[in-house]
Amino acid sequence: MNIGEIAKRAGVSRSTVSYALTGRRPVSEATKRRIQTVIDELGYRPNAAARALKEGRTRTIGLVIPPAGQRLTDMQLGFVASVVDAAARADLDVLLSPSGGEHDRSFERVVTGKRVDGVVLMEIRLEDDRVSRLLESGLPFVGIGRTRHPEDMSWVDIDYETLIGRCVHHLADLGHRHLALVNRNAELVAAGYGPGHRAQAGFDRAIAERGLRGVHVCCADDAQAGQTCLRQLLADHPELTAIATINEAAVSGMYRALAEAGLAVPRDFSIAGVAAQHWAENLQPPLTAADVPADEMGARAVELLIRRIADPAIPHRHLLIAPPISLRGTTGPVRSRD
Amino acid sequence: MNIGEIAKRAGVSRSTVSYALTGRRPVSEATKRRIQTVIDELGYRPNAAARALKEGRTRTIGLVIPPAGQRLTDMQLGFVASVVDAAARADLDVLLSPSGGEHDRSFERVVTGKRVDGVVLMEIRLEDDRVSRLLESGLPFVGIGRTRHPEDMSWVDIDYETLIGRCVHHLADLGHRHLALVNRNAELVAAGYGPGHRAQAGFDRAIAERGLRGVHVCCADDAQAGQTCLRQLLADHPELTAIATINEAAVSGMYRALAEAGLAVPRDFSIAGVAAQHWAENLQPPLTAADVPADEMGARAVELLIRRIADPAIPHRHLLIAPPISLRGTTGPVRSRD
DNA sequence: TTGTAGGCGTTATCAC
DNA sequence: GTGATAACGCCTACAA
Repeated sequence: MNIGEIAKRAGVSRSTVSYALTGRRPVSEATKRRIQTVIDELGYRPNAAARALKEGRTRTIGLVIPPAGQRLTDMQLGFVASVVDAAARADLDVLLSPSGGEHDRSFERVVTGKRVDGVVLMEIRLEDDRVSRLLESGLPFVGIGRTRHPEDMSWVDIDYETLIGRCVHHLADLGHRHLALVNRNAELVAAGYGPGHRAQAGFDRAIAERGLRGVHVCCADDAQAGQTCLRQLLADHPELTAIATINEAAVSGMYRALAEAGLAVPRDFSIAGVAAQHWAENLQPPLTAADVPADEMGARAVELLIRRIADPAIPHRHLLIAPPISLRGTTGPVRSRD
Repeated sequence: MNIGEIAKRAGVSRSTVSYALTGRRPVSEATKRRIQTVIDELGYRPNAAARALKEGRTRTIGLVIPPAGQRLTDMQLGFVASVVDAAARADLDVLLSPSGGEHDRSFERVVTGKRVDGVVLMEIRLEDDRVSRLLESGLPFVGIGRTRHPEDMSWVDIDYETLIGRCVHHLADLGHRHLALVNRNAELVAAGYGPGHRAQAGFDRAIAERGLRGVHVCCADDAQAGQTCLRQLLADHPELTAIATINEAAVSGMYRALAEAGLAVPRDFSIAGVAAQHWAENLQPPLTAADVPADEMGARAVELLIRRIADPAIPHRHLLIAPPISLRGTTGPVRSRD
């Protein structure tokens, strides 16, 4: 079923059908109605490929996510959901590309095959090949996250440095002197994962500013690892009284390790972090954390991207988000242990 | 950058470039090399829209997921990941469509705009408009899940009826006489969500077969709700000693309610269910459950879809999966309480 | 082994 | 207010 067939049956030309649909030129009410009747009858829809070919745009955006093998954190899932949602509201389709490995055909197709009008890129590293590829391709894109030198791209990001700094200050205010930062998994951090490095920087700076003692440690992104990790940490550093973390998936394991060690939260030990709101609230006990507004970030990223697609020449926009810390009761005044 | 430009610079005709790329006709080594050089130089890639228009296929599949607003369970996320992964392995792109509401433009676009060669449909209801739409559209599709009368579609599904039946028998074997089924959220079940109804049927049948007493209850899909729900359940039915569930997201809350009531698992109370393996393992304590092989199911669905796209006339295939129950220690012999 | 030409379904330019 | 027609970029008979 194509536009020619509709035109024939409605007794008009193809262009008239086209204009009746797009409204880009006046068409008389009578013919418009006649055309619509035929369309409804035959269930005609414009062919997306033909339209894309002619118009030079696909009404589709690409969403580049971490490879499917490694499972998404709740926060990442939140980004995906909100991007898809925001795109749907703007009548844009979303093409998913799991990418990150080297030999990445999916990513190449998306970037290079004119399959999408623009790209939202997740899980950006400090040095990121995909960013370079996108920059040289000229395809509009927006990062959820940013590289080390992010001036020449548009992005939305969480200010992990500031937020972890705030966590440290908050804990310091409560009298804690020996803190640990529990980071994301070691491979990610070693690969230059921005949030990992920035959280570390924020931690170190705040620790120095307040004259505290701090250690950092990487931890795989699941509860099991959180348990093992904190067990080890408590053994190695019995003087610890508080933790700051960006590893939401590991927190419930940390709780278990603390319970195991006979430490009550927040009476004997405090935890604060950065996490998706939904996740922080659903932990037991609910985690005192800076609630990352994943919904808003995804929507903003899509918004920025749409503008950029409309006019690739506009200056880049940067949105650094530092939500306030929601106190939920996992932090309290220090209490000496013996 | 189009094929004509490449042809011009390589000093050959467009068709030669095309044939050099597709290999559908012999091209001399020399010209092939010359063409490749130009291509590498200019970074040429065939325009996907033009190719789709000419070939009548898009090399893209649609993945219809529950609307983004409601958050995905771990199991659903597993399906998405495995579908995307399997598609990428077959060099297929995935177009995501959040759908389920009525006024669903995204779904309509996918089904009707020739944007995809086929569709994987998730979260199918017993009566499902989307299935009817797809059937009448003639677009190849495969369900992860199935309708009430699923003979005329291809699908991969979990045999909730059998699995929950097995859970009940397992619990009965351990001496439990009073069981409850904790289902997914009430709206979903009321809307005819297949797994919910089939789990209930399996529960009722097994209960009857073993001459037990059983109640069922719906519960929203989060830990908080699980806690409230079980608290209520224990109050209303103090004689309960075990639970079977398909609501993985609520289990950790159920644990909390049990602890609250001074009931130890599995000493005083048993729980068994159906859940994503990753989720069951990460609960504390790890849940005795039929481990849903989400990876395999997504891969199978894509496999079926690819075959169906290649030849829409082949008979439908149905894959009903009933993984064994992994004993992880949340079920034990009944112990009378007083 | 290579070139020429037509058409996939749309939109847009030109003419009436 | 409407119709014919030329692109968009690719693939593939058909010719040479």
